[in-house]
Amino acid sequence: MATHQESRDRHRTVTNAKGARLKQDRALQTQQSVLESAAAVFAAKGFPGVTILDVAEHAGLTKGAVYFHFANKEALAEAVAQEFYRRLPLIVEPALQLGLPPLRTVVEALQRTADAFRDDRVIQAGARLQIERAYIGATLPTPYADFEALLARLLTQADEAGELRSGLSPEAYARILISAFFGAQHISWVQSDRQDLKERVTEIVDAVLPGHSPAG
Amino acid sequence: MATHQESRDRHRTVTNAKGARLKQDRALQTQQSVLESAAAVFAAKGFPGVTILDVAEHAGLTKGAVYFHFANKEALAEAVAQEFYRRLPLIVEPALQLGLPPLRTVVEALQRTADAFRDDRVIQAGARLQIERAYIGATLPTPYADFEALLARLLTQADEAGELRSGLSPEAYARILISAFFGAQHISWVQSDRQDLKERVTEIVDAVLPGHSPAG
Amino acid sequence: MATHQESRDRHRTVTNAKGARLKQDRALQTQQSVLESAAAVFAAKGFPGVTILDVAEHAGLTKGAVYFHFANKEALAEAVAQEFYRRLPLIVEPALQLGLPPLRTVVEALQRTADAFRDDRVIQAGARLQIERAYIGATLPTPYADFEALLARLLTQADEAGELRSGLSPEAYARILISAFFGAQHISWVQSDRQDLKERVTEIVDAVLPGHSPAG
Amino acid sequence: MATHQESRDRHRTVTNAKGARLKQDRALQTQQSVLESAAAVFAAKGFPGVTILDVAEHAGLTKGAVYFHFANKEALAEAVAQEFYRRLPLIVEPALQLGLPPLRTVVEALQRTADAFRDDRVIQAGARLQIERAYIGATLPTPYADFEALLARLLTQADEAGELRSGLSPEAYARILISAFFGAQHISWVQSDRQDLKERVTEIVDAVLPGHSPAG
DNA sequence: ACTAACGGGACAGCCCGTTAGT
DNA sequence: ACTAACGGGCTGTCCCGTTAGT
Repeated sequence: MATHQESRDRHRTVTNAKGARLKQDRALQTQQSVLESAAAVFAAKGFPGVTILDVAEHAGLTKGAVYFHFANKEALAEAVAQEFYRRLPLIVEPALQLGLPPLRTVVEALQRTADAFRDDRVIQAGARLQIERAYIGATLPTPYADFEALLARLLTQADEAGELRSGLSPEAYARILISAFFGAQHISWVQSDRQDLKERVTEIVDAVLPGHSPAG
Repeated sequence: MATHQESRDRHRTVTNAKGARLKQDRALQTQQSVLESAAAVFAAKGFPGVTILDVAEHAGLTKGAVYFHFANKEALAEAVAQEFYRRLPLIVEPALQLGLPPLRTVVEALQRTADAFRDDRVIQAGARLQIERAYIGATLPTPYADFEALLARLLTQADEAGELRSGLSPEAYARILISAFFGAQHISWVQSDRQDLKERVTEIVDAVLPGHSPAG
Repeated sequence: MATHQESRDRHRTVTNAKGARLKQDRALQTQQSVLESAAAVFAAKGFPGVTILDVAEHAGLTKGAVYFHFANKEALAEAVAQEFYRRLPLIVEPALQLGLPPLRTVVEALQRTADAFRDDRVIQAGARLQIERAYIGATLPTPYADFEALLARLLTQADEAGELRSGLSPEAYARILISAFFGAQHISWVQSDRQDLKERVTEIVDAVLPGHSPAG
Repeated sequence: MATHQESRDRHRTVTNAKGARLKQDRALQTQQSVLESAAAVFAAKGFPGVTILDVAEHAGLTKGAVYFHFANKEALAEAVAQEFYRRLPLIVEPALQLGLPPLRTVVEALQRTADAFRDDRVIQAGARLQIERAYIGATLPTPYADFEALLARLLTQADEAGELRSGLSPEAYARILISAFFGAQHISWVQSDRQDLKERVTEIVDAVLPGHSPAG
């Protein structure tokens, strides 16, 4: 439920199912409410398991109202996925401002992301929709591409600072971390509803990025 | 498509939808064909996306025939998942016989598994059904638990042989490898239909298990 | 087709498949039309023989529309049965107002009921669904309990007025009349589509309630 | 379960599904067993509710075996109904031999029939199939016609002996008794699994045929 | 902007009856 | 005479998306 930047949302362009700009403030709130509801039910039941009625009831509306704001189920999923990809960097950003050495920054970013996966419904929904992309006709972004690029950048800095063991490229490390994070997130979800995700992520960085902390 | 031990299959008890033993040889082949077809379509379209008619047509049969062999869609998925979990150790087993040092054995096992994920429809289907377990009423085994246990055993040997960096337990290494493998497998699937999975796995073991090869 | 009190129907609470109040006038008519159609096809083909498509087509709608108004086939049958039990007393009531002696009132009530069984589709459907109760999951009211109670009350009055032969209780007479009516109705249905039901009922009251008329 | 004349069954012509005479003794027994099983399940679940598999399993056979003996479900129902109509007079016959006065004979016949309805699966099945005749394509005999004729004959004798109140013809009395018996049988089935049928029948004859007993 | 009502189409599961096989 | 296996077809239910109505 973390909503780091709702104030900023007011300034985004918001359109309804037919692409018309929403004028009324009530509509904006309704649309946001539908999106949050969609995230909640997508996270809980997955794209194929969710009906429009589920979304509507979760939002306290009727199906028709949902269809006024989103053209169809697919569009709803797209909107949630976009919100997911919009939030990811916002979760990481603060970690970049801490002035830590590059490797520690990577660790910090991953751990904050782990927290978000545990707590934020939109993030959870996005992760699930990401997996279920095949059921969503629309073209979702390449999974975690931006996040991987961000890690690659940080790791390149770390490499130049000599913090990285040689033998593998920074890009390879980024790929590995993304894979491991994604896998850990999924398995942790199934086994403990992501309660142990942070520890799993810590294990991963300890193994993949030795020397990232004084204790390493 | 790997069929390492079909000769052995003859001796397994094979039952139809009602639990009755199959007695005609043709039926054994039909059931196997249905199962392979189910694996193929589950791998391609996922559990919610698959129709019983899909399975039947892929096998060149009618729905009635499919329902003779499997009680319902769920039972089909369960059978495929079971076959998945049956095959996994069979893929790894040969790697254990090579007489390699423990760490190299782990690498070998993961790489053979990567090949199987790339080539074997049943493995692919199993991986997908594993993800979609929520849509399948029946209770599937805990994901990759056996595989993780196997890795943990090998890694314990490696640890005792001093091949493992200290700081993390063998169990932690097993968890990490499973997570990374699972994640890599998924991302590789989306991005390259698993064509680059082997390289990704190689990257992973290079990063997580340094010193496993003369080159490492 | 007797619709003695449609004006009163307007004031009953009418809900759709999900229990929501119907708010549009068109919907009220549609639902009534579906119910009448259901009665017609249930009367003609019986619960197991009726398809939802039968009902829909008879009402000039699609299955989707039917399912908006009734949750499932069972709910349709229940609604028809309820309407049946609602109409029965309304058929009898006028006979009670005629100021006839008790025994004659009983006769009058049974004869009017016989007419209704011959003419009213809902009554016919109700009678059939009553028989087929085992196929309907829902619990229908005990067959003809209210009607039997009503007869018992009238017959008690007759007894007190000395109109009843002694030897049997009023309740027993009520049971007998109900049984005989029900049986006559069924046999008459099979043999003459209930065209001779009234005469059969007249025979019955002549035999069971002698002295109910000047001619008796 | 009363099987008054199984010894006699051996001499009836018995044919299989294709009309061929059954030669083997085992087959005769199997066919009889199938018929009894059909009666049991028809009595319990009704024609539309019964599947051929139900019959087969109740008889400890496979569907194929049932289809060897009976062409289809309809033929099974017909055979059970025929057995029903064959048994009815056999239940009554002994009552005719008692040398009672006509009216007492009628009462005796009805009470023995009531016992049979309570105890004999084939009778119960026949009664139910009779009601469900519309679902059975084949033409069943007019319901209870023979039984009604038998009663009419006895009642004519009673009339000639002056045992019958005037005002109604013996045929009318027969119709009434059949209706009342049939109705009582059905209601008693629903309400008490026919445990109180005999008492209901006694009530009926007390009311319809006064003077049939010293006590009347 | 939102609700109520309706159309349309798909799919799982079931079961009848037949055929291949013994 | 009987079993195992298979073909074929139907129907209840669900749900998506649209339209009528407010």
